[in-house]
Amino acid sequence: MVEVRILRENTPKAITALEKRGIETAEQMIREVIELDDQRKELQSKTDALLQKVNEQSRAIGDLYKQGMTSEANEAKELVRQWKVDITAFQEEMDAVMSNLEHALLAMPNLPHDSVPAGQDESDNEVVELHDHFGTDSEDWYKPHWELMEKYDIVDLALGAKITGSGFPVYKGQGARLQRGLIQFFLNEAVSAGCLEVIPPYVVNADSARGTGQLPDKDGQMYYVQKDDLYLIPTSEVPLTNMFRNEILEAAKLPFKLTAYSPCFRREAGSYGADVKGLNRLHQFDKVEMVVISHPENSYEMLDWMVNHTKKLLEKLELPYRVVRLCGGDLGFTSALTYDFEVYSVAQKRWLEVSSVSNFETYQSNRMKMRYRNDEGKTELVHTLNGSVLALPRIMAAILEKNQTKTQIDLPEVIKPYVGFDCIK
RNA sequence: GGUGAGGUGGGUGAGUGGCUUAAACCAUCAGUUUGCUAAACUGACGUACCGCAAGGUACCGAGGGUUCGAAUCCCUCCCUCACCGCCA
Repeated sequence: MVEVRILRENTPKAITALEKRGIETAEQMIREVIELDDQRKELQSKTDALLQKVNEQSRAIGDLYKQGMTSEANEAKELVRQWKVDITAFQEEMDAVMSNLEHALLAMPNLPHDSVPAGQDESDNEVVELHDHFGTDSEDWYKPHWELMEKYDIVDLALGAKITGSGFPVYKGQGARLQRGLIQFFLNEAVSAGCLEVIPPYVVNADSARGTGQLPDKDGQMYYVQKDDLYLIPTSEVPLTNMFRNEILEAAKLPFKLTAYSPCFRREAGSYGADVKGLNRLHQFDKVEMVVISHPENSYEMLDWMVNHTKKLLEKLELPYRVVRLCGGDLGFTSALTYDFEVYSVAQKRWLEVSSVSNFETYQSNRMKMRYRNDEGKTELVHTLNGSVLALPRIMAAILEKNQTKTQIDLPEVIKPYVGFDCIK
C-alpha cells in the first residue's frame, strides 16, 4: 500500500500520478486517506493520555492496599472504571477509523513513476525499444505453434485436458526436454548475473498472498486449497518476496538478488478467444523469476539492470522482441513502473508478452513491513522489484514458429547444449 | 491423524497478579586503559505509534476474557519440538 507519508509530503504530485491511471476520483481518494490519518493521530493521542492516567492510578491503588488503606483504594478503583468506559469508546472509534483507513489504502493502487505515460489500455503503451534484427518475416507455409506441437508430438493439450482440464499441457519427449533445457538455461544465466538461486514453496498462506498484493485484489485469480487455507502461487514472486516480510535488513547487505524456477498456477477466470490458443495462455505454466530487494536510492538502477539482463536472454535465443513501457491504465495495481517484453510470433503475426519487469518502490514493502536500517540507525522501507526471466510457454511458441523448416525445427545455438539435440523432428 | 512438552528482546534464559520501567549472561557498538590483539572497566544496545520537545502508549506466538492492575490467571487459535501412526 502507498505510504501515507508520501501522500502528505507532496499531495498535488500524488494526485497527478494517480490520475495517470485514469482514476477520476484520485484527489478525493487521497484527501480521504489524509483525513482518516489525521483522525487516527488525534484518537491515538487522546487514548494514550487516558491510558497513562489509568496506569498511574493502578500503581497508586497497589500502594494503598499495601498500606492497608482499603476504602481509599476502592474509591480509586471506581475512578478508573469510569475512565475505562471512555477508553473503550475511544478504542472503538479508533478501530473504525483504522479499518476505514486500511480499506482506503488497499483500494488505492501504487503511484505511477514520472516516466509512465497516461493512458487507458494497452494501446496507449509506449514501445521504447524494437529489436527485430533476428527477422519478423513470415512465410506462407509457416505453421502456428499449436500445429507444430501436434506435428512433432511434443506438447499435448488434449491429454492434459483429460488428466486435469484445459490449460494444463503435457510436455512430451523433445518438448519436455526443451522445456527443461530452457529452465536450466534461464537459471544459469540468473545465477551468473549474481542471483541467489532459491527453491521456494509452491503454495503460500494468506499473509504471503496479501504481502505481495495478490490479496485482496486478485483473489479470484488464484487456486485456493480450502481445507488448509492455502493458495497455489501465481508466480514465485510471492514466496520470494515474502522471504523478507517483517524483516529489518542490514543496509550494507542490500541489494538482495534472488532467482527461482517454479510452476505458476492461474485460474485466469474470464479469459477466452484467440488469445488463449495453444500455449498462449495456460492455467499452469513454468517461469523463472528474479526478485530484487533494493535500497530506495538505487532501485531504478536495479530496474535497468533487470531490463538489460532480460534483453540479453532474448538476444541469445535469437528472437525478435520489443520493450514496452506500460501506460497508467495498463500498469499493474502494485507497480510504479513496468516494462513488458514481447517476442514476435512469426506465424501468429503478433507480439506475445514473455516478461514483465517492475519496480514496486515501497508499495509491497509497506504492506510487508520490509525495512532496512539507515546510517542514522532508523528503519526505512526498502524497494522491491521483480521480473520474469522468462516465462516459458510463449518463448517456446516463438522458438518453434521462428525456427521451423518444412521438415524439422532447428534450435537456437545457445540452447543446444542444454537439451542435447540440435533439432526437433 | 494421536500423545506429550514448549513459544519471553539478536542469542541463552529468569520471571505464578503490583519492588518488571522484562533480571542476568552472551553477542554487538562506543569510550577508557593498553606495544598490537586480547582482557578489564564504563556506557549504549528491540519494534511501532502519538508528540516541536519533554515525554507518553502499545507489544512477552496470535486473538479474546477476568481484574483497579496481566508476561503471569481463563478461553480459542497458530506454530515449534519429541514420540507414535501413515508415507515419497
